[in-house]
Amino acid sequence: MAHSDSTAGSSYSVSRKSLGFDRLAKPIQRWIWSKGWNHLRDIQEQAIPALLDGRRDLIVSAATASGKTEAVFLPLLSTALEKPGGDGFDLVYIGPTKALINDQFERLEDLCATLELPVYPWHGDVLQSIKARARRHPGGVLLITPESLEALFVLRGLEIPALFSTTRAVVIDELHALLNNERGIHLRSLLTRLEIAANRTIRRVGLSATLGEMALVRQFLRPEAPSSVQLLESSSASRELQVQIRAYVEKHGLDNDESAAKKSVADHLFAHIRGANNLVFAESRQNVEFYADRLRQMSENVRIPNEFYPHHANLSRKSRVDLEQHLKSSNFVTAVCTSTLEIGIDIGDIACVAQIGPPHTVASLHQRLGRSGRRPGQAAVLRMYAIEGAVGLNSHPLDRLHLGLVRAIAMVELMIEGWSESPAPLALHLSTLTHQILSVVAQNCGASANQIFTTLCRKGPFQGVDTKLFLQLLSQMGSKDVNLIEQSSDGLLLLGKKGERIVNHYNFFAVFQTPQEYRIIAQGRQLGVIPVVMMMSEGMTIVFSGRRWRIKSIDNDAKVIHVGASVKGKPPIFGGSTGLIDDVVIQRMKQIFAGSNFPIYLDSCACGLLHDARTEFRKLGLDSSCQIQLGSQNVLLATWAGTVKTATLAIALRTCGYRATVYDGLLDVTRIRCMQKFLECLDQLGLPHGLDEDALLDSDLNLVTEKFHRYLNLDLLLKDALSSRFDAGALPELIQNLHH
DNA sequence: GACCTGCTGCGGTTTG
Repeated sequence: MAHSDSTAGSSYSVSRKSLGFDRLAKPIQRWIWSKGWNHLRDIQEQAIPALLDGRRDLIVSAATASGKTEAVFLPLLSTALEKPGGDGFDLVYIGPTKALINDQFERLEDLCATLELPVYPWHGDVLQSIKARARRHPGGVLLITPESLEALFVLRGLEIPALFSTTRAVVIDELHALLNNERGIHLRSLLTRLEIAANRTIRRVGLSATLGEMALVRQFLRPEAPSSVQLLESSSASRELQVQIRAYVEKHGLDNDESAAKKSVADHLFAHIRGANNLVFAESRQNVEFYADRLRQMSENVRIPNEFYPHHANLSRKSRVDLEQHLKSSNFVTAVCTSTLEIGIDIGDIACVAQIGPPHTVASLHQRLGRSGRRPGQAAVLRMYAIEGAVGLNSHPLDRLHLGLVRAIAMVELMIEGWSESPAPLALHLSTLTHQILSVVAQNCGASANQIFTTLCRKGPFQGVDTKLFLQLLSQMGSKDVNLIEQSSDGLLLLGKKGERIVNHYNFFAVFQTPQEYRIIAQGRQLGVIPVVMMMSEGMTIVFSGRRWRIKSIDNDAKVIHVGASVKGKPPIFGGSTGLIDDVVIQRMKQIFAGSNFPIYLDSCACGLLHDARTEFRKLGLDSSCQIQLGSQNVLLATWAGTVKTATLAIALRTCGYRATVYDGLLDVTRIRCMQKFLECLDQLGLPHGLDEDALLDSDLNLVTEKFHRYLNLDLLLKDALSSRFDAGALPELIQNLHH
């Protein structure tokens, strides 16, 4: 599929200049021949010698559908053919989604059949008979999710050494999707445990379209030897980019159902993107439903076929797969979506990517744009829409700064420069460590504390955890009321009663949390699911799956909602948490405020708002000061730092009795009764260890945010939060900078 | 003021 553009006129032969082709095993050369490829892609020419000659770990960075998968599988399969290794999987491919594994299976099936190598897909939807065959006759390629690999460790721990004894390489697809989250830590732990079980180093190959600072990505892939990781980037990447940022002013308050600005955005989309395949990223499921419904209505009003369909994780699998197929087979389809369509399977040619509101990371902007303009000679098109509140005499100064628009500009600039966010520095990840301790104990039917510490903390990804903290965690897990583990008379750690119950439930294998949900059903057909947190009542009307419904009945025991068609309704609220904006993005925002240049990609409304924002920036004095008095008890602090650092200062001030609200690089502090005392408090917080961590325990902060947090005590929860969600070490410098 | 991702074994019934 990646090569469909080169199959026309299949009488071509592979160019004699291709050195890579000559080095592949003969059956693979014949397969390439039979496909009619007339050349190997740039990234493939680079990857073939790198994988055949060396033994180094490798990162392959190239655009979606550039032939990355073939770039690594053709040479890796060549070595598997030429030097058969015996029983065990030759190659392991790790994919973050089931859909991607199914897709790769279809691409590899035909190639592996001609090579007489087995290829086994392995995830929750794969038939047990196929898994049983893979266990009986391990060999060839295993395509598996991190969670299914986890299940193998827990349920077949004793078979692991044999299954992976001959594995030459682990290929990790969509590496960027696993960099900055608990799932990525989980995978790194599994990779270490795989090497320990096989008793040797197994080569790691990471694939991605967009990656941040490479030094940190290398460290993620091979923490003990980051500099040995080789990096391959496609040189044929550069292509034309067309970008516009349009701004709209909301006159009647934001987030209103009758939002005139949202309707204007829909009008513009309707007028300009119909007649081609497009992706519209709307930033929340609620907005996805709003725009999909609005655009469908507009089509019906003028009696033309609807081209707009919603896509997000709460919609039924069938409606999502139908839309993905529709995108591949038709030329007149627009998906209004969340990040569901950001990664994963090939969805064909996309004419334009629209982004309503700034995204939360530059990395995802890269990834989204990578979905458009992939045909040679075709430009990538990005349309960004910024909705800003109207400003009046009584508006808050923060509203006059138009932070959303300025962030959108900062992110577009950084994206054009090729920058993106890096993996977070070492956090403790105590929830995931708790999970992995249970898993190692289950895998080995009991393990010593020393063995677990070596596996997970010395060699694995939990290197921020020292012996003392590790023992504190073990003792918490073994405490009477928690009872996840217990110690036998000879010192071996075993699963406790509670631990046994948790590990033996299929819900154990994933490290991430998922909310409880109601299924929503119309005439016997499931439309999707809605989180339990959403308040629902009979007779209520909603917009869901791009249509309008009335709730007929709610069954709280079965967690089912029955609906019938309606003419009214508004999108449900799905809930969620706040995003984390990087320091670099905020610093760029400050430069934009202080600058005078108007980027050519702004429309006239956006230019006007940027001008107003800069005027307000200077009027407030933010160009020369970081402490602005807004009222008798109200000060604006300009940290010009990202969410983690700014939120840390906010929390620190709360422990001193102040109230502080976090904005992009700015902190709105209220309840300041005495300015002198406030300044003294800031100085105190700016000293090394000036933050009273115990005082955090008294604040109403929610520390239970991850799946296994519920088994930890307050002390452990606080340590975990301070290592990830806060950055106490940054306070002295942050507060020092406030004096400039 | 957000989004996404994953999942085993077994018991019962039907079919060849």
